Amino acid sequence: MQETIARLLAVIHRKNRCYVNRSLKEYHITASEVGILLSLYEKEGQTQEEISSYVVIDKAAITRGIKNLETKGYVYRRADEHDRRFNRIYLTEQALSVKDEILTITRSWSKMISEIVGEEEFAHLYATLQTIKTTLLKDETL
Amino acid sequence: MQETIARLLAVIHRKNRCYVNRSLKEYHITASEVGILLSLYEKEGQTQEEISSYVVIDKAAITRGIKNLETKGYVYRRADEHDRRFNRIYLTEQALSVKDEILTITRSWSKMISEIVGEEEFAHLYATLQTIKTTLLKDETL
DNA sequence: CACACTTAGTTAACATGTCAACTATTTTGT
DNA sequence: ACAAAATAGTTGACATGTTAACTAAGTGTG
Repeated sequence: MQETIARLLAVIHRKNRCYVNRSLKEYHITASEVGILLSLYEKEGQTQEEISSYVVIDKAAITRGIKNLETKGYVYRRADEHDRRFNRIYLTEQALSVKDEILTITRSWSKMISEIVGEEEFAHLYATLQTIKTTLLKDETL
Repeated sequence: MQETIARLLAVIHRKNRCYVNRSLKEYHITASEVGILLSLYEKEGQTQEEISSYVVIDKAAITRGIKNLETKGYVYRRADEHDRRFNRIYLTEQALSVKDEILTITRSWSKMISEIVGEEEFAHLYATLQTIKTTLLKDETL
């Protein structure tokens, strides 16, 4: 009954979450909120559904994440003019001011992994995980 | 701002958890409880600390997991005779009766991943993740 | 022996995620 | 145009995990 791949992934994932939470504590930004912010740095004005798809997290969690980010002053929402079902989410100045910090933290984690396994292996791992993710998301039964 | 390794890991991990939760719903066993049970199938009579180390999950979560498993009739605890600080955890008949089912589910997930990336790549991935996990756990600053 | 230290486990507060049921709004099909 | 279906978002219930503060029990040493 050896360690499974699933458990290895879980452990690494949790370590990452702790790392990010600890690193961004002073900004009151949590690991889950980082995902949302990265999505918005990529493209502002996304709807919650779009963000949900991007980060592959349930829309209910996105609703709460956005609410928290709004409370903390990092984002604001505007109803879409043409379709009022959509909430379009925008970044505040405050969010832009921590962008570098957030990118630094996320990159430093990748760097850490890269240093552990080597650059070549890192690229390989990335590709493999991408394949797995894409395939899993295509599978309707999951 | 491409997808990070961290996010890929997170997505795959969450998909796995959903899969396990759904698959074992009829037994009222959750993904987190599976970890504890696997640990006990491996070696019964472990203390909660030992289980915590094995699955690399905080002891607080183990306390609750054991409590739930006990309520559902899968495990029972006995204080260690020589040191009453230790709770030693044992499996019930009911836990043994679902062992095959649980192993089947965990293996089927590994099999799914293996089929996605190929056997050779699977072994490679496993080794890489193991290296990362081991290194991360050694790092005191995490 | 007594007091300080360590260790196992518990608890509360908080952070995350999923699922399912619900509301509000828009689209579609007749 | 209108009822039905689809879509975006919200909410509540539950599942998980971490952190920190706490209790209980054992160790060790002056």
